[in-house]
Amino acid sequence: MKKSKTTIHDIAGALSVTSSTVSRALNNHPAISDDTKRLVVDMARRMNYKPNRLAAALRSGKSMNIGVMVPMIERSIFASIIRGIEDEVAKSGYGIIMCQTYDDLAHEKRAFDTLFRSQVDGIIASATRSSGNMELYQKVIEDDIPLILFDRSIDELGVSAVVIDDFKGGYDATRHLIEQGCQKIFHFAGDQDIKVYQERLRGYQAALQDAGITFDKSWVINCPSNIEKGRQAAEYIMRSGNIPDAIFSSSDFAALGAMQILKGKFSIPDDIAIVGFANEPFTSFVEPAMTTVNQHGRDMGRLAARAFLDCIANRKDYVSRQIVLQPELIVRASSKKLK
Amino acid sequence: MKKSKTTIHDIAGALSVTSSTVSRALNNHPAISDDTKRLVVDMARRMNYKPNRLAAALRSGKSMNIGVMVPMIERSIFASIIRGIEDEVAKSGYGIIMCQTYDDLAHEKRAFDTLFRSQVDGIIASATRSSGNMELYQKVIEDDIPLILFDRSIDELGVSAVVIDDFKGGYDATRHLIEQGCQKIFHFAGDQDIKVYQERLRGYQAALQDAGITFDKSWVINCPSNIEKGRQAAEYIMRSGNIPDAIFSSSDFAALGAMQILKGKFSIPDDIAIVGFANEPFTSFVEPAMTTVNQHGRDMGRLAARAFLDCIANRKDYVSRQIVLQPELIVRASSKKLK
DNA sequence: TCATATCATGCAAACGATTGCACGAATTTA
DNA sequence: TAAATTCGTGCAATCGTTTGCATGATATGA
Repeated sequence: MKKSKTTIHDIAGALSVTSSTVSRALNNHPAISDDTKRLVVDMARRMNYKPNRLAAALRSGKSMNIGVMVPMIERSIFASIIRGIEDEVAKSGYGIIMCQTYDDLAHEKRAFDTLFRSQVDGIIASATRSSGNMELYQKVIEDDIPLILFDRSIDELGVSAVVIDDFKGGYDATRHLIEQGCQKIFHFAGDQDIKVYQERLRGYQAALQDAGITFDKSWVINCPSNIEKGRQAAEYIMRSGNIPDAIFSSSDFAALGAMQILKGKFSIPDDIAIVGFANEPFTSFVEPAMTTVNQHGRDMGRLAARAFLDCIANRKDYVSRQIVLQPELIVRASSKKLK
Repeated sequence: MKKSKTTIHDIAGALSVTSSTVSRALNNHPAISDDTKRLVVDMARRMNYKPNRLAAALRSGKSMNIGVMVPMIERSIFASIIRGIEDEVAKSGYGIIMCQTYDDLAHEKRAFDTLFRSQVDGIIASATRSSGNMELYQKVIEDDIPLILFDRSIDELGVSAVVIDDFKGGYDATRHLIEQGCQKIFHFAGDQDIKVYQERLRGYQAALQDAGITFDKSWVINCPSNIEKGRQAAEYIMRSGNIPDAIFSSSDFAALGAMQILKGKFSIPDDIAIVGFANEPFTSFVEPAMTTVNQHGRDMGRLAARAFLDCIANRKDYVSRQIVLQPELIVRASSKKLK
């Protein structure tokens, strides 16, 4: 009972048939009679048979595992996406191998390596920065293994992607602030190497323009997505004396940091309204509760997984597609001016 | 250049040697001359050779993948642990396959299945509830695949585990509240099927007892680890009219929920001091900042991974061990009575 | 100089499943 | 009733590596 893993040959022996028959029976192959199938399945259970995926994978060329790469799992949006992928993939028989890139090229490279070596049947990934890693993705494509991108896509690759309309997200958020009566709206811009942040910035600018607000360069502050940087940005603003009546941050974390600092001197939202981006869980319970943009992570994951499944199903004539989800502005206290 | 994956045979052909030689050269086998090794490695690179792990795994019986099971990745403690495991495992050549159990038996079962089928060389897991899943873990042990538990261990299994001293965590937290002058300290107890919560409760009780505070059953309120349940618990308290001067919650989430409700009627910490557990990131920026207990997730992950590596290295005479980490009380505003 | 040890490599059998092809038996068609 | 189908299985090759054993070529020692 120790290590004697039972194989299909053992089953075959016990039943006086061939391993071919056992294999086919187990895989519900049409050419096997129902009686035989029953027998085999039964015996398999009785012998506590566990298929060896490796062998099957080696022979069939399909590992039945799919690689999922995200920047980092503790970001709620990515946790949601993974959840969505799991949902969708659950009954397809595929397993998931998760890797984190930590927004870092070296990690990303290693993650790809892990996935390659595991012979995953496909990769669902969110790219890190859009420069420097192109060739990594190129290689995936060259190797002809299905690739689906989500959240952070790379258009040049021409692969299927499911993303949200970051432009609209930025636009709506800014528009909302304008409707609240704000006129001098600053923007915390994220890393401009990353497309989603570019788009949010563009949306912001467009909304200002459409409202006839002349846009000042000093209004855009570069600010990575973390609390500390948000604080620093806010301190910078206070020092500069150039005070806005609203801030639209491309990230909840930065928005939070700013809010912490600004709360000391200003009333939020009355002096300064704040809107974040991503709908991190904490946005609902900080004070004041933060207006933000929901990205529908779970749906994104589901759709990405479905795209992958589709791609696998119609390998030959699969044509890649872009799925763009509409973001949803969630208005909370941090941006509601009483006026 | 399409799908013609290069194999060791291709390399062998190009070099007029055998695939055996190539294999050994690539694996740095001592019986191969340095010259040959150089040649082979070179050619491998030139031919863009990517080893097929599946084949290697099948033959050698080692998949070089290790399974990691956590309740859910968005809990910061688990994200940290995973990070720790990745740190430690990085240069060992092992890859990581992550699975989530969502604290649910069905998911847990499926996760095990995925891992088994992927032929992982070992499993590092945090058990869900300690009832009902015993046999799952038994099976792992029977199959003789290395198993390391973390955070939520199952003593009866007798496998290596790295946990924190939850008793001490509970004790210190309660003791701290007592030192702040609190006398009527309630406890939000987590699911008592889970050992860590039992221990926190025990620590709480012991601290009260040691301080000569007579403990009342009504002080312990059952409260799962989420915000909503924390709110409900707080509402229950307010309705009951039986008001404590402090709450030690076995979870940050529940503590947060309670704080949200209680803030309306009471001053925190002056009327009611609050201490949570886990050092979730939000504890540092809610208001008032929440006192909590840090669990050293990253270290926990590192140690668990190291235990696994040890176990693999000395397979025959490996003796399982318990590693108990000391938790660290982080005192913040929510429990500092000015007095 | 011959026997022995050391080196570097080749041979071929695994690992555990999948799968194209062949084949005999049972059934249908003409 | 002979020929043509259909059905259920078996045979054996294959997937890409690893690895125990054999082998021929050097090197070492007496």
